[in-house]
Amino acid sequence: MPELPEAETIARTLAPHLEGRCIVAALFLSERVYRGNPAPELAGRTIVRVGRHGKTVVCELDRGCLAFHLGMTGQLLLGGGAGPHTRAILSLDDGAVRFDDVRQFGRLRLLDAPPARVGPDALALVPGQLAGMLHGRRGALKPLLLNQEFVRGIGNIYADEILFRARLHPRAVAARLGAARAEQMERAIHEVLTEAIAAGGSSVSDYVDAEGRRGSFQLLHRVYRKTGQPCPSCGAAIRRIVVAQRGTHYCPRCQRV
DNA sequence: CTTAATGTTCCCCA
DNA sequence: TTGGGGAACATTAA
Repeated sequence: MPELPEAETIARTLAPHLEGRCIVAALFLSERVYRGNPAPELAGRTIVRVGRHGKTVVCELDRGCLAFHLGMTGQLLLGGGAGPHTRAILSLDDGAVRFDDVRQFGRLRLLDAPPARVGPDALALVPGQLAGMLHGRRGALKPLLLNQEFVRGIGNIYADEILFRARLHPRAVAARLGAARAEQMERAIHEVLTEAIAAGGSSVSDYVDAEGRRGSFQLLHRVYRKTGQPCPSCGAAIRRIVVAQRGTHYCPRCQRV
């Protein structure tokens, strides 16, 4: 569920309810989602700031830092009541948050400091930066966009939407993009992610923000899961292939190798 | 019953 | 060394 726009929307809807609050009690209900025991003592710590790094929702505490990676079906929800898929609950001096995750691909970690950035955040790319990053890259564009050590925050939905916007084929060889096409891709990354955040993310199956509201960017998807439907730009049928083991949707006429 | 699903990681091979 | 394929993880829905 959560790529950068969803993580950003969750962080924004969480922040006003969590920042400045003190953790009264913490409950860890899954040893898959929280690994390691004994469970850390969180009671008494204050949540200073709520933000995001790539796809990870980060709560900075007065001591340490909670990092929530939502996997495929993770949700961070305001309010305490435990449901069948609740994996952790933080009770606060005012209110509560819980981490629900059906498939348990999500992870909750307690770090000493905010996560070290391995690659640049997709929204922090500065103009011209991408061309340099593509230099010498042997592989295809789509696997590269999905590689969080290359850029952080892009997942399967937005990779397809970005490549369509930039009119680039998912299997195009990264190193062979000229500076102009690299800049096209850079613009597409910025535009698609910014528009998706403005729409509150994409609710394609599970995703809801911290208040339980669905996003609306799925209504603006141009190719993702649009197999067989006409390309909004040229009318050709959208095609589905598999790249990097992920369903990949593109327009065979607009996006050439 | 089979397939696919918003993700990551680890092993294997080219 | 780089990178892609495949499997694995766990669960639901079509």
